[in-house]
Amino acid sequence: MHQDKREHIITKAIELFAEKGFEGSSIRDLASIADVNIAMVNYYFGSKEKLYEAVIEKRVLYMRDFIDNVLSNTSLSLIDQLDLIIDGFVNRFLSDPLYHRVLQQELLVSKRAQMHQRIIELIIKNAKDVINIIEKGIRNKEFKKADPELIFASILGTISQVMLSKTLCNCLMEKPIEFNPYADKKIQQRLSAHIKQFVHALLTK
Amino acid sequence: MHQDKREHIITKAIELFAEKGFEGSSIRDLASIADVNIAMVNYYFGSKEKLYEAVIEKRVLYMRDFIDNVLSNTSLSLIDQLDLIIDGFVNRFLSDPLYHRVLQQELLVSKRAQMHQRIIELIIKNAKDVINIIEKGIRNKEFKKADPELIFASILGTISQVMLSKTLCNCLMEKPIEFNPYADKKIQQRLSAHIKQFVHALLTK
DNA sequence: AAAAACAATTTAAACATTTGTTTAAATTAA
DNA sequence: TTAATTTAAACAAATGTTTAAATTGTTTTT
Repeated sequence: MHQDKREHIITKAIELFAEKGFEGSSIRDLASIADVNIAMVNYYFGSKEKLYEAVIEKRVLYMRDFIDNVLSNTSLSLIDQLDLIIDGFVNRFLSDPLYHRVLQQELLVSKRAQMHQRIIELIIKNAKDVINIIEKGIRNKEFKKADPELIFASILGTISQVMLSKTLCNCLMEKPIEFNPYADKKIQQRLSAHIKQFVHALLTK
Repeated sequence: MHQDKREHIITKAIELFAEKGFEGSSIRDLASIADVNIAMVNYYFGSKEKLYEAVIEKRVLYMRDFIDNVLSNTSLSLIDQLDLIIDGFVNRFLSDPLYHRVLQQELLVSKRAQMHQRIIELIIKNAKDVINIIEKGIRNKEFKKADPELIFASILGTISQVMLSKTLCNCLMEKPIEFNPYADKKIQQRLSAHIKQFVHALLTK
């Protein structure tokens, strides 16, 4: 019961932070949409900032186990590993657009240096894995020469660009404004296919 | 003199908003770093929100005339047009990272629907131009089949990803933390080359 | 099983700060 | 003298947080 209420507040907090940003969200707004007393946030989390940390931590390790899984499968070719990782990235990001939005906001404002650093370290770890695969392929002559760090930036950047603004995404894709592109399987498939396409075009001979 | 002071406040406001976000910046902070009285913001701009609009408007048309220029040069091949536009994008974004950061923040939080819409319209206009060039090339059989909308997303997304966090960028590029990657000509060149490389790999036969 | 005691949760009210903004007087420029 | 600018002080509203009492849930005692 205690945990349930904690989780409920976190869930509503993600929604609010994603829409208004951390500084733009008030405890009173949160209490209102979560339908709890304003003192409950401090009761359960200690402070607004601690709640924010709980929000971030909730899913921060979500991506890791997946990549570790791919890497440990030694029967896969390098390009198959990349394809799997791209599918995984697209899938996991699109499955939780609100959380991704909160992370992006945190990287874009530097009010909490410590949390900033925490998120960066996680991204870097993912990046290094992708870069390693690409570099290995280039050394092998299996891949063409390319810029591994910036290929990673393109993979992540393409996804983030699509997720930056629902309205922008719908305008670009000629969808109605109220359409939710991130929940759409076709869009997800299309995004995944496009990223794999340019990675293939860049690397495979 | 009046204009000078206005401009000075805007310049300092961009710095502050880029670092702390709009909601995270206070008039008192701004007055302090701009070295003016706290009443001056309201005197010159009317309100904090109006100041913010002035900040956004200041360079909002910066990209347009450049693209129009490229498009009006009929002697250029389609792929040369794309290359020029990519160079222009990279150059203009990296030349003003603080402004770009403010724009990104505004797209990421939806507190001011009207300004949101204004920025999206500008991006869409740029996007349509790029997409048109790609579609024309595909119809011509000059280009391979590809996803024009998502190629635009990859171009813009790659740049934005690099500019998302200085620390993240330096970590990825193996530069010291205090290094300023956006002012570095080599990084700019490298980013530009990478984007052109994957656009070429996707489109040219 | 009922009562009492205790701890955990919830509440409304109050707290001290900080916020954007306004005011009215003082200063400078025209 | 008039208008434009600058200033310090004050304003009301909103903010995160705390408090102390009320309620609910759980455990212990009878």
